[in-house]
Parts: sequence; C-alpha cells; structure tokens
Amino acid sequence: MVRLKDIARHAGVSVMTISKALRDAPDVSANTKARIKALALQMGYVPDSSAQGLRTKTTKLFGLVIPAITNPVYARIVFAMEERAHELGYDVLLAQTLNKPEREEYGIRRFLSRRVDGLFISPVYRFEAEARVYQEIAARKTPTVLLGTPAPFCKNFPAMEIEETLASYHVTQHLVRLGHKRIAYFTGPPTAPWAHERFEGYRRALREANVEPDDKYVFAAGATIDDGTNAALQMLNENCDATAVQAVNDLVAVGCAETLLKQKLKIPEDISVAGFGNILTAEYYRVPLTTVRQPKYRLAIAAVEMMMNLIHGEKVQSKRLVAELIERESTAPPKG
Amino acid sequence: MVRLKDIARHAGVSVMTISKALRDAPDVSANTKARIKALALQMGYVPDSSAQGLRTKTTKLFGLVIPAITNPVYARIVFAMEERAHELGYDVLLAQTLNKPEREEYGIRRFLSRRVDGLFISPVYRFEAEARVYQEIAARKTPTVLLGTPAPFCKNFPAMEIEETLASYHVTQHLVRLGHKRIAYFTGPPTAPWAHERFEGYRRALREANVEPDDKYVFAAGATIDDGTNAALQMLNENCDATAVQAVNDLVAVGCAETLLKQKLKIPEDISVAGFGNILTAEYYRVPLTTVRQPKYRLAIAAVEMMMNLIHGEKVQSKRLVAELIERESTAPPKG
DNA sequence: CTTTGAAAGTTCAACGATTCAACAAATAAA
DNA sequence: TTTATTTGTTGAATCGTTGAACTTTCAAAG
Repeated sequence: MVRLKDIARHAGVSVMTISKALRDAPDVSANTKARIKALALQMGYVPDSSAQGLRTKTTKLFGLVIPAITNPVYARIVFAMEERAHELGYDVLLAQTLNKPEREEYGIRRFLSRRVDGLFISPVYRFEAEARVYQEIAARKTPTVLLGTPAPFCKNFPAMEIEETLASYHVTQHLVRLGHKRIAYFTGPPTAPWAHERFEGYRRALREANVEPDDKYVFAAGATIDDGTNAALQMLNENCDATAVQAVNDLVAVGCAETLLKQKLKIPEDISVAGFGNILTAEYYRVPLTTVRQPKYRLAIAAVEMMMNLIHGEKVQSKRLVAELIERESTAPPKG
Repeated sequence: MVRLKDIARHAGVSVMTISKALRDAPDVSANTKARIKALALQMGYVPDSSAQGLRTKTTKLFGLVIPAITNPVYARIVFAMEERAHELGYDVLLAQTLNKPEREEYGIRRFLSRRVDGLFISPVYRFEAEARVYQEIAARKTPTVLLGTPAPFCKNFPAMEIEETLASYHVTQHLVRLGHKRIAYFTGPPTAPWAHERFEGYRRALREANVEPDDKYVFAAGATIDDGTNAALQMLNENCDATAVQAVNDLVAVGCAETLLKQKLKIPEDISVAGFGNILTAEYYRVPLTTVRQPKYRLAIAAVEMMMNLIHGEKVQSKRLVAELIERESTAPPKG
C-alpha cells in the first residue's frame, strides 16, 4: 500500500509538500504539483480514509436508517439518496430497523461510532415522548434529517415530509365524487403519525361531504399485505355494507383486494379499492390500483439538500411535498 | 466527544487498561472491567472507528456494488446482506452502477479508497475480456465475492450464482408438458451471462422434447418492462404463431403480458406467459405469473459466509444455488 | 526461603494524513 | 547594503486507538 511517505521518498521532498500538492494548496509551485501528481498516479496512491477521517474529523459518510429496503418506497428513496450523495463526494451506509426500536438504536449507535457526517432517519414510531438514542444524536450534534413525519420524541429535528393528510383527503374526495357514501378505511400502525394523518384526511373529506365518519367503517390493518388480508376478512365477517375501501397504503390495499377477489367480489364493480404510495405492484396489480404517487425521488434529493445546509451550519426548516392522486381501474361509481 | 483518555482520567488508570477492559482482554480483572464499562457507558463513550481503522488496518466495512436498489431482486439481496453483516459487526456501503461500466469503476474505486474489508459485486457485463478495475481489486488483494455469473473479465473471483440454465430449463419443460410446441423466448441483455444461460436452458429443454429451436421464436428484449413491451410489439407485428412466451425475467414478462392483454389476448387461454425471478409484482400481477423463485436471501447469506472465509484466508469455491419453478395462473395448455 | 509463573496493569511507539509554526531562498523595496 | 515580502518547503505535533514489551504484585511450587 502506497503512502504519502513513499511518494515523498521517491520525489525527494517532504511529506507535507506531497500532501499539499495533491490537494492543490496555493503555496506549491505548479511545476512541483504536476510532478508529484504524476508520480502519485503512477505509484497507484490512494489516500487512506481512516487516517484522513481521524485527522480532519470528517468522514464524508452519511448514515441512512430505514425500515426495510425491500419496501419499494424506501428502495426508491435510497436510490435517489445514494446517487446525490455520490455526486457530492459522500458514501452512504445503510441500516434497516424492521420498525423495531432496538434495531434502530443499534443502527444509529453504529453510525455515530463511525462519526458519520450526517444522519438520515426514517423513525421507528413509538408512543413514548422521549427516546434516548435521539437525545444522544442531539448531544453529539450530528446533523440529522428525518424522512417522514416527526413524532414527539424526534420533533426537534428538521424533516422532509409528504403532505399525507391532503393526499389522503384527495383519495376520499375522489371516492365521494364517484358517488360513494359508505367508505371503509383500513388504518395503519397505531404509532405512526403518517397513518394518523392519512386517516385524518379521510375523515375531513367525509365531513366536508356531509357524511359523518362512523367507526363501523374503520378497520385496524397495519402496513403489510397480511394486515390488509386480515382487515378484509374482519370486514367481510361483520357484513359491512361499505361500497369502497380506502387503505392506508398499497400493500394493505393489495391484501384487501386479494381477499375480496377470493370472495368472488368484483373490483371495482362490486366494491372500489384505493391505496396509497404507488408502488410498482400497484400499477401492475390484477386490478390496477387507484392510489397516491409520493414524490420519493424529489423527497430524497431535497433531504440531501437540507443536510448540506445543516452541515454548512445554516438554518433549515422542515418541508412538506405534495403528493398526487392517480386514478386507475380499482375505483368506480357504486352499484345501483 | 468522550475519548479513552477522558475515561482513563476519571478512572485513575491508564488508557491502555481502558482499551483492554472495554474489549474484554484477558489481562484485566473482572472487577476493573465492570467498573470501567459502567463508567464508559455513563460517560457516553463511543469508540472512534477512524482511529480504530487506522490502527488495526481493518475497517469492518463491506462495499456492495449492485445495478440498482429499485430492482426488487437486488433489494432482497441487500436486505439479507445488511442483516447478516451487522450480526458480524460489519457495516455496508452501497453503490449503484445502473449497469454502466464507468459508474461501476467509480464506485469500486471509492470503496477501495475506504479500505473496505470486503467487496460484493454484481458485475456490469461487458464484452471485453479485461477490465482495469477488476485488475486493481486483484492487485490490492481486497477480498471479493461476485454476485452472479462471472464473465471473462472477472473470472478469477469466487462467485455466488444461481443455477440459471437448469431453472430456465424447468420453465420450458413445464410449458412443453402443458402441450406447447411453439414457445417464443424474450432474451435478456446481450452481454449478460445469466441471460445466455437462461436462453441455453430454454434451448436444451426444447431439443430434449424433439423441438428444434427456431430463431423466428426468439425476440430480443432486455431487462425492463419497456423492453418486454417492445419485444411483444415486435412479436405481434410479425404475426408469430407462438402459443407461449418465456421471458428472461419477470419485468420483461410483465411488459409482454401488458401488451398482449391490450391486444385483447387472454392469458393463459390464448397465450401462456412465464417469467423468471419471482418479484413481488409477479405474484400480484393481473394474471399471477408462473416464474422461478431465486433463493436471493440464501444467496446473500452464503455470499457473506464466503466472504468471511476469504477474510480468514481460507480457500473458497464458487457455489451455485438451485432455483425453483412456481406455477401460477399465467400458463395453461394451448388452445384447441 | 528462594524460584517460577501467572495476573494485572503500565509505558512507548506507531498507524497515515494534516496542520501549525518556523525557516530558507529568492526577489523586491528602501 | 539592509530590510521586507513573497514563495516554497520542512519538522514536529496531532487525531484516538491498540500491539508489543515491560514492570509490579502476589501466590504457588520446589
């Protein structure tokens, strides 16, 4: 492994001169610079990031904490984030929480130990108003940008969010305009703020349409296909007379739709189904799903932008991006 | 930032003792260890990875080079890889190539500069028999495991592969057994060995069924939904009389199926379609796709295993995992 | 009552790049 | 000729951690 020292020996100048020449410092003659750079290249010199990191206290490393990369929503975010970070000379470390607080904690600690220059976190939501590891981040003053709605325990960090409430509102409004009045809602994880916001958008749209939200149309689901399946079974079991189902996300919508189809119900003729998120599967599902497109790519890019501002010591403010309704074949006017 | 030195001052012992105690060295008494560990915890000590890396010449870092994280196949691999790596105390850096050689080169160089302890690469396939970066990796002796079939330019590295040929052979055999004789094949990227292997499996199965492979049933596609769409249009345009289509992967199959459905053809009644890969979308597609399940999770785990052997200086051999046919609704006997 | 040996802890130096303060040489100004 | 200024270069210190060698203490073995 070639070190500065080795180049110095070959070139007959001090290590310092080499270091400065390679970094284009102002006080090295153009001649020397050229000579040294050529030599370094020829010898195959590659700087040692550990040594640089130790000396300069900066690692050019971002830590990215997400629930799971297999969730298409996050895959897209990672995709964009990695791309932009590389353009800026940063590398990206990945940690998956599977929505378990202890895994989140473990991942964040590892990143802090690596002295990452910045932390992007999609939080694991909990009921508690405090979370130790978030206090540690604050104490360490590691620049941090949240991906998603901030909960009480992380409310002091800037966040890049999606306008969840408004987007969900548009979905419900769309169903109402098609003529639906009895719209079931499949809720998300009870601790997740985004799930509450989406639910709130649904309720607001109903009220504006002079339909009083009724708990008998609300079913507890979650965030996975299985959660959607279970909620749908529950709904069928209760002989619910809903003419449409609005799900908290696409996976739940898929689980729901699968179950309804198995019961020989036709979508959208017998019942409409709408999702949220616009994952690939939603587009190519048996019945292409009406859903909401989240600007995930732009969200990631904006988050990196925000991070750079944080790193440069500037003030930053949380931002919310608007999402867009996509009408497909899974929604139609109710029967009769 | 708390350093060993700070703990040492508080505890009234040498820095070395602290270091050893925290790492459970044998020559520190249980008492002292407990005392020091408690103190470290209380003071919020987090070791500095840069310093550790500099000193020990090991970064506990893996570099993972893949085409794109948005491709569900790789998402799954990253998922497993990250999990296993963390269990072993390693962090994972991510780089996406988008199948462009220059991006691959750039990513690998960055990882080498970071002195990663190991490199997992899903190669960008090219026609050339040599590739400079791969020679650099070899020169640096960085432990490397390939994910996927090795091409000439990287044939000297151990690889974790899928039995592509055999799996593809099973798909064709399945179609033949259903009674198909005129089976179209949508090929993958021309440079990709895995694509050739799958094609080879198709040809072998045909020959064994005494059907001579005919080029008029072969259409150049690629690896994306759009590629599948284009190949399907081409096929329709040529009035091909195939009763089934076997696609090189699921995305191509989806693009193909979408196009056929738009032409009012019924799947599988009018024409069968089979994919390869078993991505989520295949399972929940309009017509659930017959496909091949690749053991991606196991592949990743085995790749890490192989890496650990490499790191420990043991000899390793490339391995091939078998994939399994999944019969769904998109294939059926031909009409009439 | 020495000798041996293990246990517990210490000291010193090093890893490789960067930065600070200092210095030499060359040039310009007084 | 002297002084000041610019330009190019250097040695030593530093970042936080750890490997290797060394000292001290105390108990067991001879």
